[in-house]
Amino acid sequence: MKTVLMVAEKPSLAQSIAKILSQGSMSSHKGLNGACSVHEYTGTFAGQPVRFKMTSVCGHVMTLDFLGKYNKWDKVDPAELFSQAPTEKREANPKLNMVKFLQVEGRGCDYIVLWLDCDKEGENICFEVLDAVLPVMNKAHCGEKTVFRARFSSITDTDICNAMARLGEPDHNEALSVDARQELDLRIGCAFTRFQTKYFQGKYGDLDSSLISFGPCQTPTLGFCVERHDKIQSFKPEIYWVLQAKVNTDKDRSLLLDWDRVRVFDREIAQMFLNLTKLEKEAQVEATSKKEKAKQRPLALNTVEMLRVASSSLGMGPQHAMQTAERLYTQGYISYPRTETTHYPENFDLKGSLRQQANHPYWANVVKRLLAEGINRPRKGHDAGDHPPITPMRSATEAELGGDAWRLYEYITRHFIATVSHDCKYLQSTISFRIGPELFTCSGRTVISPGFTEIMPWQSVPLEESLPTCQRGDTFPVGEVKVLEKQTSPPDYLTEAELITLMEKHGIGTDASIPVHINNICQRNYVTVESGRRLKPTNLGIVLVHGYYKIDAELVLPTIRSAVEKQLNLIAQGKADYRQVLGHTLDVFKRKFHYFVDSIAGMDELMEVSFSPLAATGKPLSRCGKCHRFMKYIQAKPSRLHCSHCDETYTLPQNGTIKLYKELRCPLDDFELVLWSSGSRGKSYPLCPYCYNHPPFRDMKKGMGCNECTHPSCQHSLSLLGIGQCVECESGVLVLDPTSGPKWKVACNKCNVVAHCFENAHRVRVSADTCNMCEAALLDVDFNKAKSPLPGDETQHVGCVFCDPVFQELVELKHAASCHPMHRGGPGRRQGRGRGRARRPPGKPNPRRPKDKMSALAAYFV
DNA sequence: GCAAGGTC
Repeated sequence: MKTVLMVAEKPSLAQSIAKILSQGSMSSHKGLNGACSVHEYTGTFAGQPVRFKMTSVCGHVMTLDFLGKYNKWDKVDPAELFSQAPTEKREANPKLNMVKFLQVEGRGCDYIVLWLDCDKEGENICFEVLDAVLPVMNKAHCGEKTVFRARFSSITDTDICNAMARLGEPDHNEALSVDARQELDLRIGCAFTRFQTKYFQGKYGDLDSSLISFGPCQTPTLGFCVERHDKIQSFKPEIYWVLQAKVNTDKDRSLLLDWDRVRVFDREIAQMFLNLTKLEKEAQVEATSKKEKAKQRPLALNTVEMLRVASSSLGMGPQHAMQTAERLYTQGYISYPRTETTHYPENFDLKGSLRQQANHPYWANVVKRLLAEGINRPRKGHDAGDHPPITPMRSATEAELGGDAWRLYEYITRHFIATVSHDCKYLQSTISFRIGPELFTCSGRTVISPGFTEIMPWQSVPLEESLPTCQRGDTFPVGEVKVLEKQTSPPDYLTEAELITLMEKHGIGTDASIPVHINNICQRNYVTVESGRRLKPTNLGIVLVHGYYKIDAELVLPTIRSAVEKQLNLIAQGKADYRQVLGHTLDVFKRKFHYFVDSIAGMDELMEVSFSPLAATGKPLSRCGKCHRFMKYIQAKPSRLHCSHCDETYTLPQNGTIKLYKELRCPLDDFELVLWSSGSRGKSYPLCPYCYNHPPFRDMKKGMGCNECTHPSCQHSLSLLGIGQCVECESGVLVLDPTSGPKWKVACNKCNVVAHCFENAHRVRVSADTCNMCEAALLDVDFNKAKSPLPGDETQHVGCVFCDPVFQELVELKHAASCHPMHRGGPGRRQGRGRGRARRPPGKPNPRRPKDKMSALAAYFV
């Protein structure tokens, strides 16, 4: 029997589609990467019985990057990134082993059906899948077609079955347009980012951003925030005057009237109108009207709207909201949360979804009534052909979900119920009055039927006192007429919700990437999130955008993306040649880049106002080995040392504190050593600022401290302080931290393993002798008489931390407290290995016998 | 160390 391989874009879709096509009779198992599943069933294909294997990828299989040597910032001129620097496709997520997985599943298959999302990215992934799978599939017989594309616009039985019945071919042009986009984004983004970062970081010491990035989406996003800032700055308040009148409708009731002219900007004119009205005793009713109006129930929920509400009403940032939604989705509480669609599919079981909520403690009443009286047909929304709108999939309580997950779920559910509720109907009554020659109006709203606002009470029409019943010609005594002086007020900073709307409107990013771009400009310290989730640009953000405006406004305008996208669409439609468009667009941006580099002084003038030059920043810390003057320690990210005399900058390890290390010097270059520490619960090591940037030995790399230095005789080096191979990681060596006493530590120089040992010992040294059993270096430990934990009043002991029974009682293995990404996973990652004493049960062999010190060192540098 | 786009 022949086999048909079918591939969807994500695991959830593979499952849904397989369920539909197999009518529920499939068998499933996890693939080798643990992320994707394979669903198998039998059926017919091209008129023959076949075995179907439905699986998926996880988004893009491949990603584009420069060849390794072009990723060295110091060695490559960013201008080379436009054409010379070659790119290569790499696996997007090496941990997923997607190519291998596809090949294992695809080996020996006869046909392939591509079920990737029906957009350009999906078309591109089709070819990524084919590149991986075609070489291992069975060869076609004499020109038989083996590659098919399924095109579907929703995940419904009819749509999926129709797609299966009318298979087509993948569209190469659409895929090519994505290849072009990837290459453009990479080359342009990286060239500008590297140039800006190097240029400004080499000049200013208080930029407080380790990366000054540029991108066709993030830069216009920042541009919106700064545009609002500029409006606020240039705002000039204007004084205006308003006539306000009160009429008495009853003994003790009065009505406030709005002036039909709204306001005037001339005090004398306002005074004139006041004079014309203030002596009038009566207000005459000119007209009354009553109109029934409706407030529409919401459209079905899509991602962008969910993010807007999460930000503006729930106070949750887009990134956080998306993570929360994804968790709710994988736990089965809501449907797939990434969709542009606001229209329910025709066969969507609205009543079924509603019934699930019929016993919910918070909204059972509303739901039961809707079910009994009949639901309202949802409004016609937009069908983007991706996924159904976001809806609850089962009932959940506050106690079950808790916190933000509950708040988001509650919103999604209330929104869903609202979409099948009735519109809110209210009566708008207006009374028009004449006082002297001037007209005034008073209007009020009374609810006829609350409709959906019952489930979304924050949308409800506010309760107002009802207007008096009256008719044309009636008069009321005038209570008071006065002039109010007011001022126009500036707009406020852009809210996140407004920014999302602007991005959506200008096509900046996609539903999935909008949160990422907003997060980016926060992380790069271009904007800060203020109360009410308003985005306030920082000095850096403002200077960047003003600089672009000065040099080349197109770099920051939202049109930068849409203009390129127009070109890309020509490729997708087969109207333009991929190579030509790519070459032409790169050429345009290359020119822009060179012009930008030549004009950078224009942006620099703005930088100078806000930031201080390197030489004027930081405080003196340690001496330069070349001129023996003090270098200044610049704490702002990226933290570094700067010698203003030699005009040299030395980068330092990040995310920790830097102190002078007892004025000790490196024997190689005479620079004073500094001590890096990640905090009291973490680890610390000395480093030479020069060696850290210019590795002294061939077997060392940039960014190594003394605990990784192979100097044969320096007292701070790995050679003298190293003990033996790390108990957890492959390549690390445990090194004594000579500064850690009296709570002594031995820490791995690669991973975050730390052994706390010999508390209160007053001296710990690494001996030249090694252990007979494991060949690790012995430690020579001295205790004070009063505090010695050693048996029999001893104060000194020499032994092996791994094998010596006396020491094993005094050593405790831990993980350094650290937020560094390298150390993610931390404690508890490995069962039975992470915490507790570094002690093996008696009689059992050491599971990872430490190698002798020199072979550990040798292995370390391979 | 960089972009933006998929998704886990």
